[in-house]
Amino acid sequence: MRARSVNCDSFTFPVVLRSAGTLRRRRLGEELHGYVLKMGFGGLVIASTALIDMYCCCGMWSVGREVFDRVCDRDVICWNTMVAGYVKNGNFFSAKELFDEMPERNVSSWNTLVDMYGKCGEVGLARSLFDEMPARDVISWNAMVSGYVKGGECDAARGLFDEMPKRNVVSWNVMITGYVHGRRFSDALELFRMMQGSDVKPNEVTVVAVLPACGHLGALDLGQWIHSYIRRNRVKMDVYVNTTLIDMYGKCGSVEDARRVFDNAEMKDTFLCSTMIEVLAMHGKADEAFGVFDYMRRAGIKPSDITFVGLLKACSHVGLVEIGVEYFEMMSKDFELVPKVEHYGCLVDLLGRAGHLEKAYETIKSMPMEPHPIVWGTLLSACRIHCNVKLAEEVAFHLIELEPQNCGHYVLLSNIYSKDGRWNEAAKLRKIMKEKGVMKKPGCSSIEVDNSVYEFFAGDCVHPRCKEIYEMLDKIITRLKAEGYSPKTSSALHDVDIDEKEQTLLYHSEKLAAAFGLLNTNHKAPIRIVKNLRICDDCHVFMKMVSKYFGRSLIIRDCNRFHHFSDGSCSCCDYW
DNA sequence: CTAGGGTTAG
Repeated sequence: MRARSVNCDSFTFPVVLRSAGTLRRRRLGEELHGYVLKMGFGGLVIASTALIDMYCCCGMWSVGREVFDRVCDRDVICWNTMVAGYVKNGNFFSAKELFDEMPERNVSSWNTLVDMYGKCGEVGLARSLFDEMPARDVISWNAMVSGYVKGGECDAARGLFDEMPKRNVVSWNVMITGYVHGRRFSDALELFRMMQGSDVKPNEVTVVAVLPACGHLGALDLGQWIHSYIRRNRVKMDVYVNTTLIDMYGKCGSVEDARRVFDNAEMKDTFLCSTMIEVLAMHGKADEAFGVFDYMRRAGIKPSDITFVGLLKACSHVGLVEIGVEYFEMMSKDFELVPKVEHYGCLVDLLGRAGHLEKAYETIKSMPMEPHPIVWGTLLSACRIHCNVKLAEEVAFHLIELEPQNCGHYVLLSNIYSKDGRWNEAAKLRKIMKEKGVMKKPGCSSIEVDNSVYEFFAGDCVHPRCKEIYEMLDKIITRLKAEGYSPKTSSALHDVDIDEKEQTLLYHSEKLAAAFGLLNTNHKAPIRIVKNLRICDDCHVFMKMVSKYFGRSLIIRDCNRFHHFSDGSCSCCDYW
C-alpha cells in the first residue's frame, strides 16, 4: 500500500482505514493517520470517525478516544462509533458511561447497547433497554433475539422472533443458529422450511447455519437440496459454506460428495482442511486423510490442533499405531502445538483399540493434565473390545465415582460383564443403578424420508404409522429368524426374564427406523440412519442380515462412527 | 455506527 502515489480525497480514507481496521494492521493504520493529518482532513468528522473505528478495531481504543476527544463537531455517528469501539474491546463500563453522556441518541446507539448487554450475558438488562428505547428497527429486534440465543434461551428468542413486526435475513439466521447451538436440530430445520415460505431469501450465512443441523440429523436429502439451492441461486460459495458442506456430507455418510466439495473449493484454509481430514477419519479412510495433510504442508496451510485430532482419529480407526504416535509427536516438534487433553484421548484410543491396554493406561497416568472422564471412557471401550474385565472394573468404578449420574459407564461395564457371561455382576450393577436413580438414556434413531426426518425411540408408539412399522419389523424378524438370527440378549440392560429381554431388544430404535425405511424408500438407495448411542451387538448382526436377505444397503452412523452394511457384512469389520 | 457464519477425543 503506497498512499503517496495515489490521489486521495476525504472519501478515500474511510474506505482504506476500514480495511486497515478489519485486517488489524496497526502500523498501516497509524501511517494512514499521518496522511489524514498531512492532507488536512484531521478536523473532519468523517475522517476522524473512520480513524476512531480503525483504532478500536486494532485494539487501540484509548488512541481512538484521544481522536474522539479532539473532534469538535461530533455527530451521532461519531458518538456511536466510539461507544461501539468500547464494546468491541470489551470495555463495557466505558461504553455505558459514554452512552449516558450522549447529547442525542438515535436508534443505532440503543442497538449497540442492547447488543452489548446480550453479549456479556446480561439478557435482563438488554431486555429492559430494549423495552425502554423510544423506537426500534429490525436491528434492535435482531440484537435482542441474538441476546436470548447467546444466553441459551432459545424459547425466549423464538417468542420474540415470532412477535417481530418485520424480519430480514439476519433475523432468520440468528434464530436458526440459535437452535443449532442449542442442539435443537429439528427445530432449526423446521424454521428453515418456514423461511422458505416467507419473503426472505436465504443467503450464504443461512446455509452455514442450517447445514450443520442436516449433518447432525443425517438429513442427506435436505443437505443435497441446499447444495443445489446454493448453485441454482448463486449463493456465494465461500470457505465457510464449503466447510459446512464437507461436514454435512461427511456426517450424512457421503464421503465422495464431501471430497468433491473439497476438491472444487477455490479457497482452502485450516478449517476446511481439518474438516475434510475429520470426515475421512470418520469413514476409516486414513490414507486419504494423510494425503490431505500432505496437501496442507505443500500449500503452506498451517495445521491446527484440530487438524491433529482428525489425523489421530484416522489412525485409531484403522489401527495404525506407529503412524499415530508419529503424528502425536510431530505436533509439538514441527508445529509448536501443545497436545491437549483431546490428543491424549486420541492416543489412548489408538493404543487401546489396538489391544495395548497397559500402554493406554500408562498414557493416562502420565498425562500432564487431569484426565477428563472421556479419556477414561475411551479406555473402558477398549476393555470392551478386548474383553479385559479386570481393567474394565477398575476403570469403570473410577468413572462412576467421577460421574455417578452418567448412565453410559454402568451400561458399558454391564455389557462387558454380559459379554463375559458374568450375569450376576451385571445384575448387581443394574441394582446399583436403580438405587442411585440413574436412568438409562433412551436410544433414538432418525431416518430421513421424503425430506422429512423421523425420529424413533426404543419401543415407542408415537408415530402415526406405528402399527404398520411394528408389523413390518415383526415380518423382518420372522424372516431373519428363519435364516438363523437369534437375538443376542446380552445387549439388553433390563432386569427381566428372557422373553421380555428379547422384546426390548427387538424394538431398539435403529430397528424401528430400519423397518420404516424398508417400508418407505425405493429399492436402490441405501437406508441411512443416525443413532444417538453406540449400536449394540444384536442390532449390528440384525443389520448385516437385513442387508443380505433384503438386498438393501444400510448406512448407520452411531455416536462415534459409520457402519456401512451391505451383502451381509459391515465396513467396520465388527471392530467398534 | 448497530444484528447473522465453519472443524474438535468415546
